[in-house]
Amino acid sequence: MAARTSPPVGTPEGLGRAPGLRERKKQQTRDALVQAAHLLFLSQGFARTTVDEIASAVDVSQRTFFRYFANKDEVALAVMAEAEDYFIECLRHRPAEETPLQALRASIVKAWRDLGNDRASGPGSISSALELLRIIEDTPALLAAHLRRVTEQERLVVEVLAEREGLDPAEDLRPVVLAAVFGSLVRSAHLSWTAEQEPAGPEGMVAVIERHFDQLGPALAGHWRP
Amino acid sequence: MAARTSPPVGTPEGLGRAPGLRERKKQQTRDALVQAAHLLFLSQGFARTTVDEIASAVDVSQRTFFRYFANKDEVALAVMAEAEDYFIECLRHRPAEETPLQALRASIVKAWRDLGNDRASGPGSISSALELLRIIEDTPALLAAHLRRVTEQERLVVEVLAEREGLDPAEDLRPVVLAAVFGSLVRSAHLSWTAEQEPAGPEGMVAVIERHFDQLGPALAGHWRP
DNA sequence: GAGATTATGTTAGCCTCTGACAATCGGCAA
DNA sequence: TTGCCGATTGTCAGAGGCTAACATAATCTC
Repeated sequence: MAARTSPPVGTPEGLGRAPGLRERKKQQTRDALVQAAHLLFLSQGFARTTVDEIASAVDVSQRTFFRYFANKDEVALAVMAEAEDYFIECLRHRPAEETPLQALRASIVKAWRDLGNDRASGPGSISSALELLRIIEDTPALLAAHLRRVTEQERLVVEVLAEREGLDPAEDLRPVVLAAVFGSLVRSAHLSWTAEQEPAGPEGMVAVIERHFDQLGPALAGHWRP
Repeated sequence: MAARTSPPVGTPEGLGRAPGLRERKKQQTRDALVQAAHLLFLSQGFARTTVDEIASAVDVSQRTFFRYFANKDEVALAVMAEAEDYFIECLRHRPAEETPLQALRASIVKAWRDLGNDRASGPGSISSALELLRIIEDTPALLAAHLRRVTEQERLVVEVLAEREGLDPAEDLRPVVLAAVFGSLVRSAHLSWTAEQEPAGPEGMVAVIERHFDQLGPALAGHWRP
């Protein structure tokens, strides 16, 4: 959550003064590590890539790698983490008239679309994120770490939702429940997208997500059989 | 998913002939490992317990430990895994008249209640499971592994649901969506139970779960503000 | 009881991750 | 510029998770 490649679209982060050489170098190293790691993961898989390889691809010591990332998982999840942060930002700016569920749906769709438009390629790009998502889904260790991250993000969603509606999340279970439902909906959309031959790219993902949302009502409806 | 302490309540598993000495010994070793691990985790925490400690507490080599459990996580999640299997069994036996959502709710409540009644204490007991749940929730590595297991269990739920209703899960998204919603509901119930001073024991857990289910409708309802 | 299976122990080693200390680099002021 | 201070990095050493390979010992089957 510390330093990021480039400020997510729409976030006012260009305020701080010029960062200074030291900061810039750190950012460079971090970016280089992420990119090198992704290339290696993509070509050889996550498990068969050692931290030493990543570090020496960027010409830093292994020790330095671990000063940037707490563990090997983190470097793989870095891009996704950024996307998730942007989603939260979107949610914060949804108009108050929207239903909580509507706001969530609109935010996630907007997040994927914006990231798709603004950063079509390059490191930290949307396509990297999507490629990574594939790797994550079929690397047990990564999937586990990712799921944990997601549930932490859910806690944030609860806060935003509660504040939006002026509720105390400790008293009212609705934000908690809705956040949980939303999270699982998105995840099962990811799963579909990864598994099936969905149209690739952010638009494909958006389509899958919309389809899942549309099934929420029917799924909860009484009986399924006609 | 291989060998289990004792057949979960209600499962017809006493069919296979007498297991033979070899099998029995394996079972003993496995149980002993689980129990030793739990005691150590409870007293010193998960991270500060080494596999060597667990192994030598049972007087086997480290290598043998890893032949029973793929990794340190697995021995911690063993009891929970058993409970989850039993839940699936319950779901399979729900009457067809019930709504899918009703069936899920009834199954999870029944699962906790039965396990609470039948195995009040001892290794693999319900209280062990609940104690473990606490440890899981605040040990990041374990939580991650647990979440991954849960999502795999969700896949099973999808199958059972689809079969129950005679649907093809590849075509119809409703089972997938409902399983996801259900999973997240249960998880956020676990979270509440762990975090707050809910009445301990299985009955407390059941109460929390029911409360969460009751909020599903309201959470999805249009606007929350009156 | 002999031979085939299977579980266990031993050893050696890779890899992830951390602590400790020394060397180096950037920021800043005299 | 120079020199100091704090931050970043490298090096070294080591604990701990996990696996391959081979040897040994136990159980099972006939």
